[in-house]
Amino acid sequence: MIVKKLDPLSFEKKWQKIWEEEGIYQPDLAGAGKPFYNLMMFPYPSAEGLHVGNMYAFTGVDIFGRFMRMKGYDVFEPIGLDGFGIHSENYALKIGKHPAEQAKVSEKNFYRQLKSIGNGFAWKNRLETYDPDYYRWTQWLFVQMFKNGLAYKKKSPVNFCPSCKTVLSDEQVIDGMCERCKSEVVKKQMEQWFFRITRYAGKLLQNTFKQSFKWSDKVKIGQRNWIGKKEGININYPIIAGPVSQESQTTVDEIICFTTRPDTNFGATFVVIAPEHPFAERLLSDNSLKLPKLLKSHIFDYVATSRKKTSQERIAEGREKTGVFTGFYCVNQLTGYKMPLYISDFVLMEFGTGAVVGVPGHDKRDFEFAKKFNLPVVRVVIGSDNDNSKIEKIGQVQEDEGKMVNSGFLDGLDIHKATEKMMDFLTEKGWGKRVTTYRLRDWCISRQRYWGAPIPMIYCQKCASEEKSWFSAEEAEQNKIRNTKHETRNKFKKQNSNDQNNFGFRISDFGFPDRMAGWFPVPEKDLPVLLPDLSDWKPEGTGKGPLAKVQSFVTAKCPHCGGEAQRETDVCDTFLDSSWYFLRYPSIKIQKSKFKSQNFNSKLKSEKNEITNNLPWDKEITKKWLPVSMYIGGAEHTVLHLLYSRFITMAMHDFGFLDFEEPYRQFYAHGLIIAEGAKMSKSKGNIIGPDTYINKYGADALRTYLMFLGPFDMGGDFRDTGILGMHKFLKRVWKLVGDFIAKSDKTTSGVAGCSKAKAMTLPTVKESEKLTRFMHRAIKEVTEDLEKLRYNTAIAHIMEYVNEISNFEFRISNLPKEVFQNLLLVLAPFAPHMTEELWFRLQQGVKTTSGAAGCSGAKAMTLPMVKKPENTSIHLHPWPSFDPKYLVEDEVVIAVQVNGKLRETVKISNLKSQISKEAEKEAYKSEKVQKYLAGKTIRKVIFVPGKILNFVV
RNA sequence: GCCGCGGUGGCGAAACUGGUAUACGCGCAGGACUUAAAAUCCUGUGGUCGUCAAUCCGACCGUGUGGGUCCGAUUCCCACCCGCGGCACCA
Repeated sequence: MIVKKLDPLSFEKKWQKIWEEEGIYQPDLAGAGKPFYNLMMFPYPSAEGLHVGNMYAFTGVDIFGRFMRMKGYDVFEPIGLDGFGIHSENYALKIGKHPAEQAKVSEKNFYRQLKSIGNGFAWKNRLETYDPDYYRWTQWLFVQMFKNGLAYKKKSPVNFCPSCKTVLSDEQVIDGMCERCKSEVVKKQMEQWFFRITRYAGKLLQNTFKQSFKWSDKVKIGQRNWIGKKEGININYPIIAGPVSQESQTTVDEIICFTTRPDTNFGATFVVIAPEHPFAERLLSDNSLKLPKLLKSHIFDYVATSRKKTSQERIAEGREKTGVFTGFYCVNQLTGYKMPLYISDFVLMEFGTGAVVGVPGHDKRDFEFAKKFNLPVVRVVIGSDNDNSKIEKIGQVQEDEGKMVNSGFLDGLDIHKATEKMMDFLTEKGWGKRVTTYRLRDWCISRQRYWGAPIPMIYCQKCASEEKSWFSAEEAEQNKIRNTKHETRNKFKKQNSNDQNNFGFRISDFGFPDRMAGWFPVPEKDLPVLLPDLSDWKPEGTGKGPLAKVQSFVTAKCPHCGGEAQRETDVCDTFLDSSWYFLRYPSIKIQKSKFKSQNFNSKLKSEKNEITNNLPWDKEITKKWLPVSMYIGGAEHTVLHLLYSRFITMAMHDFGFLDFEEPYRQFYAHGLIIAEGAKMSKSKGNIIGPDTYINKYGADALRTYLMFLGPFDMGGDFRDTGILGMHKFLKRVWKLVGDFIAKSDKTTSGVAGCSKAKAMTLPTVKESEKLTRFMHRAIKEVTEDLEKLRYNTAIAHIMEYVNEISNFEFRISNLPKEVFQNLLLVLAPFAPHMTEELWFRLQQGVKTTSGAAGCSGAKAMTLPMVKKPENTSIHLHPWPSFDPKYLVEDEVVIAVQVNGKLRETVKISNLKSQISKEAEKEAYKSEKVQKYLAGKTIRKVIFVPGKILNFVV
């Protein structure tokens, strides 16, 4: 085979095959001495296949893996597909294909593409989340969560699209409208399963401050903000019927308000509760409150309309405040002031206690509300502008730092000291209790959909009516105590809470689940609960998932009493599938599936199977490989996915299944590749697939180009002009190394027949030394850049090195072999195929027909196809080291400045450059320096050894 | 509004702890080779001005804007403008 120039297609597939056959990227999982778990976020397989954005991420991960492998680590770089879930189902919906069928098509296409990019994947350990051998363990995980009191079911509002008749996730709701059909999304109350992630809020936050937690600040801050810890106080306000008459002074109830600013409490003039607040409900249901009929109907109307409001309507209203007076007052025990009690939908039941104390002088929303309802505004803080006038306009509302006024014992204090003092005071009096709240909500795990792991729970009506629970009474009590720790809302749980009221919700919706009577987990030996093959799998929006229609699926034996019971028909959120996959990868063993003949699930199966203990992971292997050494993924997942997988790992640790509580030693967020200034997306139609580029320039050129685009954590804009440039660079390397191989072959004359041939001269000693120094510096710089994932500058340094070698144009055959070996070695992570091909030829001393490849009209170099002997891959070769002695230059250039302005550079010996006097002496010799110093007095000389000499005149 | 990231030539971008701004590449211009083109190679390439020209010489200006600290600032501090991403009536 004769190859005139670089033709990647002629060898890329070949090497991919050889690598896989020889298993050079398949570490010995049980016996590895220096394990390094190099993990990338697995993709969900869209039908369009990989786009260059995916490839950018995977290549960046792979380069790091290859680098670590060459540094001597046993690198484990697994790959899989996150193919279960709403994304995949929606796509199947769109093209009208069954999700399982589509999954197989996508899988094939994805794996083909993933192979074509030349990553060092451990293919034997791949996994798919829709594989029954995988999701049986996802279900197992659910069961563990339930048994440990971390999974519960309660009614909760969900996004619902009346047109698509489906429940939507928050991400699918854009500005209150359905992502797909653009119709208004409404909130609907539905029974949902939750994971109690809030119980771990404190620990999830706390761990981010640990020294061992080596994530970038950016991501750490993202996690912390999402958890959203707030220290504040819950203040009690007794409710009375009226401010005037003696009789009406009796306390009928109390309202608890959460606030982070109790310092402003002397300025509180009203209290507002959410329409869903239990007291609002009591106003309507409790006749003993003796509410006038008219008022009651006003309240009813307000509560009912605000409950019906769509998010669209809320947005349309903007900040315009609405509300209704309840007829009741709250007593501010601090001042005795009787604050009117209102209901308004700007107060959210989900946050804090669902009740707010209004301080209109120091909160814009409160001010807006006060203006609307003509409530008094009191100033209690003076800001840095010393304005102490009456607050009459929204612009005057003082929300910033300042000093207290009109606040009794707080006067004169700054707001932070006042806050502390007030909290102490209220606590002491028993009027308030310090609390910590979190923004984090419990994780809604259930989906009324088809394409997911069925939630492995069974509900028995009979057991439920007999109050039988999986939990013992003590356990349930324990759970309750633990649950109340971070929550305050259960305060409102009342005895009669199970009575339905006019609005179709129960007070207990905001309280805590009981013992989950009647609910039992599917026994572990019966897992997986296989997803039935359904032709009628489309979502209907009845509030139940498609599985509910399948009688044979729904009917089950009660694990407790053995009677007829019903299976849960919701499936798990995709985030659960992806929350633990990294724990599974290293423990996958190749076996025959036992689900082979059972049903259509066997179609989804590959030949692997679970290991034979009763855990989804092998203890020894997990000990060796986890936590993950390096995790690289997109910034869009830095909040939810990372938080969920941290939570699951922490929980598994606490249940005794793992010995570590944080899953990832290091996390790195890569940037995003955009196209034409916008994120690549189907709707924008700007998806760029890698296939055409790989077929034209090869995977190496695309990989290297993508990495050269800019810093890896910044992403960039894809342009196809750039890839041509990278192709040219690789061609230069190909030619350079090819020339060396050809010309150093003594059997042919390297310059024969070359029109431009110059006399063969040997490089001078000085030139050789210079090149050697350059080589060591290049190795040093590439090494350091790779350690920090600075791929763009690493490539720049390789280019500089290539330029330096190119200077020897006609004498390259006289250069030492290591010059080229090291070039290939440092380039290998970026361009694995080409370097492997050249490495192979270089090691073999491949015979060539003509060495004149460097000349115009050159005759070809022959590249015979010979099977590579084992374990001589460049990718298993040790990374080159550099010798610091070559990094020291004999002569250095010193910049001479006058008053900080560069005027001259002088070249002096390295030794002299370290000494100020010597450098000065040298500088004075320069005419230019003399010119600038003429007639001036030198006041000061600043000297930075080896760098700068600055005269201050 | 809050949080995070960014703003440097025609373009993608370098500059690591304050120390010669624009490395490396793309593009562009000119040249070599060629009948010609492609490919390849070489050279140049921040701006303005130096009362004609100047590839060789010199001056000044230049890292979003305006200030500050310093012998010296892309880098540190203060105030602001613009772009991107996330959250948002969060008490």
